[in-house]
Amino acid sequence: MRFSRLFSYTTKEDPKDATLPSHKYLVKAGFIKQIAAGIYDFLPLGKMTFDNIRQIVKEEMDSAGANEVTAGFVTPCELWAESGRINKMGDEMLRIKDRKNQCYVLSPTNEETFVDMVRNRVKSYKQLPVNLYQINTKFRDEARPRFGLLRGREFVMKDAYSFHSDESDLDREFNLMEETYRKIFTKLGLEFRAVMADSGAIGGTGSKEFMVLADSGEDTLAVCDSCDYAANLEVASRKNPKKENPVKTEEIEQIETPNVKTIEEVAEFMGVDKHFIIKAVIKKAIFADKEKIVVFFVRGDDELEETKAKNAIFADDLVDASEEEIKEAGLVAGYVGPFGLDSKIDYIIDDDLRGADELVAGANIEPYHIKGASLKEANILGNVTRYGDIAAVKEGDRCPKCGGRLKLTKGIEVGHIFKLGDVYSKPMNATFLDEQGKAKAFIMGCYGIGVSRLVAAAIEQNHDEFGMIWPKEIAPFIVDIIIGDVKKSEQVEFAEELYAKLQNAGVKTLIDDRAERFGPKIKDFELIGFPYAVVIGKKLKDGIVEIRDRKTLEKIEVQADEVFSKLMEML
RNA sequence: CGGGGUGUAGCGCAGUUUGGUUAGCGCACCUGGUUUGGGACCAGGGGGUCGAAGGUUCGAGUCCUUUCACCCCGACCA
Repeated sequence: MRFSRLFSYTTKEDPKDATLPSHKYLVKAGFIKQIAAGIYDFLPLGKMTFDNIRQIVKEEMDSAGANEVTAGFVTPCELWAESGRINKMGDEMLRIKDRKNQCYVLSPTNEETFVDMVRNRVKSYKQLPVNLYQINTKFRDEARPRFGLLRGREFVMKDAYSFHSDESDLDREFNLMEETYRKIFTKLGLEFRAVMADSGAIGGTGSKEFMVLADSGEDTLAVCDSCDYAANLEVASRKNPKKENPVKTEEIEQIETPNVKTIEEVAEFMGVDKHFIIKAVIKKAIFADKEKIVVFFVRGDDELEETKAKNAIFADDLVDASEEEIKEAGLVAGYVGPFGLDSKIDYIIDDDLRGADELVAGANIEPYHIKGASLKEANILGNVTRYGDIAAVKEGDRCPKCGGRLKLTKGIEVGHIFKLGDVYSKPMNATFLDEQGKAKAFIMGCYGIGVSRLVAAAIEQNHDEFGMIWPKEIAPFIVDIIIGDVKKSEQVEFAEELYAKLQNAGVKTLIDDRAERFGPKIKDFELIGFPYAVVIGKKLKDGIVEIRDRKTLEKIEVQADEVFSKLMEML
């Protein structure tokens, strides 16, 4: 491609709306253009990069035996009523009406579509397994789209759906997909982790997320420094050794603590480490058929992990309880503790507090706290002691698998694989005949990759102050031939010759033949981040040209007649 | 959804407080010339429903009302 013919416009100034590097550079380098909140046009360079990623995803899915299809982007509401998600998913699903006033949904995901595609076609266990996928547009009407391509409303996802006769075959496919995903992200040249994850709104049992490691990631991961344990903070657990409280109390005391409510205030007032104080986090749990106030008790130096807490009580959602609701439930804000708590109040104590003693907690009476309390005996709370893993893992906590140190790191979710079981096939009445000739709902798995998100994720992981640095596998062009002065015919001739040679060798090459000076050309090279540039400039008359490595910013002078072979070596 | 902010040329902005001829600047763009290894210089030039609608006024980018769009923070720790 000739730069002079490339529909590409870079700007000198940063776009004002972009905060993250990927967003800033994608706009500045003319890869994308925003057309509405969370909706972007892909310009040629963006499209090329996207297509390169798409191609790698496709190749690996195909070689894993999956079949590519394309489902309609606009789907009838009835399909979503069948699975019950039309009510569950709420405003994220953008609904539209056609001229006949029929209700349609812009697909936010496609489980229903694929169940419908397979049911009544696959009739026997002999036809299983089946794995279908598409690389297609999705629309989720996010409350607050942001970060450019990382959290758009319209995006492209590779979504695959597999159908099996039993759980063990699903397990096999799930492992195959995990392996396939590892190949894909490795091929893309990205540093990533596969982590245990929450199943979220899609439902189902086992699930793993694939995270591209980057500081700007929205997800936090707990990764063990000495084994392969890795989990999203939403499900991460730990196994910390017990610590002794150096402060000993003869017997349980109730201490007057006026205006001492926060953990910091209590720690200071009592002269005790926050670790030995029980913190009460009061939430309103929302279930399909009811709402109720629930108290979560964690150590004072821990934080409640809401997703874990929500899962521990099987709630649909957890929201903050208002002061009024807290009072109504009979709780004394600032003085809530597990000891002497009204028996009608639901509560859960974090696992880390099991068997702990010498604890400080609210006395459930204003203005008192108790000191020297123990959770050693089960009956101290009456006969019901409910424990659960509800605290957020902290940096330095011990790995539940090997006892190693857990580190927290940020990641961008670019893939997610689920075991769905029959949560969609059953309500949608999608069955096959098993070996006994009995109708059975398909056992399903589903597997997603955020293809357009990967464009941005790759940049978040690979950039510097000058611009993007593309991994070779997905760069729009591998080599950028910069002609120093297009008025010098010997430079142009040499460049054209090299361009032809590289193209014949199958190297994606851009020739910067624009009538620009050297400055803008090299700046564009650095901004767009092609892996290599060949500068053909004034030293050509001495038989020398220069190769630039975008990643290292290294300049290598080479003999002009050796530049082609040198490049072929480097690529 | 709650809170805050911003809409003026393709991009980045000034002008709005205190209403007053033809609405400015930088970048980008066009023409000519000089330049040519790190976003050149000189001269000339083109480009605007001032987000939209309504209102006040002799007069509105500026004041009032309504509305739309976009951005940021939050929707986590009693």
